[in-house]
Amino acid sequence: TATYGCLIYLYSKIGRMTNAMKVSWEMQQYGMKHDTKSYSMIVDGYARIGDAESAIEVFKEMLEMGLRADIVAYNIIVNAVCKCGQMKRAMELLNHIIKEGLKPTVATYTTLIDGFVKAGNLKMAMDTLCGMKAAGLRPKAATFNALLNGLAHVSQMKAALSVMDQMVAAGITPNYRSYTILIEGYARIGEAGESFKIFNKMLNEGLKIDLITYSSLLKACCKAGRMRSAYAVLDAITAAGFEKNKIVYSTILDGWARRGDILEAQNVMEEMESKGIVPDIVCYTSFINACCKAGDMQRAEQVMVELNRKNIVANINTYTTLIRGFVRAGLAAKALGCYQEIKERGLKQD
RNA sequence: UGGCGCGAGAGUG
Repeated sequence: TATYGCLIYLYSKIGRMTNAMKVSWEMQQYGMKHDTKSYSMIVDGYARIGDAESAIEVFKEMLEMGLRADIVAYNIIVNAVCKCGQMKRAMELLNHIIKEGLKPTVATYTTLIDGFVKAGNLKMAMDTLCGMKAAGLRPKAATFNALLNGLAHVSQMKAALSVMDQMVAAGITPNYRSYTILIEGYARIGEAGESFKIFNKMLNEGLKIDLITYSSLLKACCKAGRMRSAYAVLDAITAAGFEKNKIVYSTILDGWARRGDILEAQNVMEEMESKGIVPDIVCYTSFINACCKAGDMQRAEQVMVELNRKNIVANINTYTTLIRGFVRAGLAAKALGCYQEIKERGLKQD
């Protein structure tokens, strides 16, 4: 069962649920039964691809087979429910877990805190942290990181720093993700200097630095229009042995786009394609933004044609970018045309 | 090492 479990684990982790279910079926053909762990992995796999209904279905099947859900299985379900923003349901699950005589773990509470953060309810996130302490559990770095992330995403860097102080006061050492969150937070408000300070601190303390840390630092440069520094970060990425991925290219593309530099943006597009990275709608929207900022609306329209040819679907952000461009260029009729297209295609904000 | 929780990309404001 453990051997099949490994396979199910691997497929579930990457969201290949068809394959995972095939292994599950085969395993049962050979007379082996699922246990709580193998079921949990499948439940988690469905949750990862956003299919909460299937996740819950498999969870129920597990109970029907006479297996008892343990705390990890419940945590997976709580996470699935949180990811859909159903926080009320998530809290009901917490009560249910306790009623079943199971003890929620740090992961349970961290999942809930992250859920509240993503739902934009920082107050409940804080309350949940208190609730967890009241239950006698010690928060871990991940717990505080969820909160830090919430504050960073609403640009409350003062509050984020104070949470980090609380964290240290509680005897929890911030990890490289904690710092990465702060780097990203300062990046979004254009304070590249602060981002670099934190990055240097990470270097001094010998903390792990991964591609996400670098790309957050890159974002800091690009949002602040410091493209020279941005290219220095790109060099550092390569020097550290990382391959630049689509997000890295997309970030640099955004940097040139907000400066209206079509030529440089095009260079980036060509470079990524030469590396076998296929630009997606986010990249193209940035490129269109570059055209808009440069006032070259003809070029922007050409890109839209190219999107069509490549079967890449423009989304609401793409159209909003275009509309802004047309309005700035004084082409009101074109802007209205885009607006019509949005309506016809039934596009809405996400 | 068979299962769970936290971090990076586009438009408007």
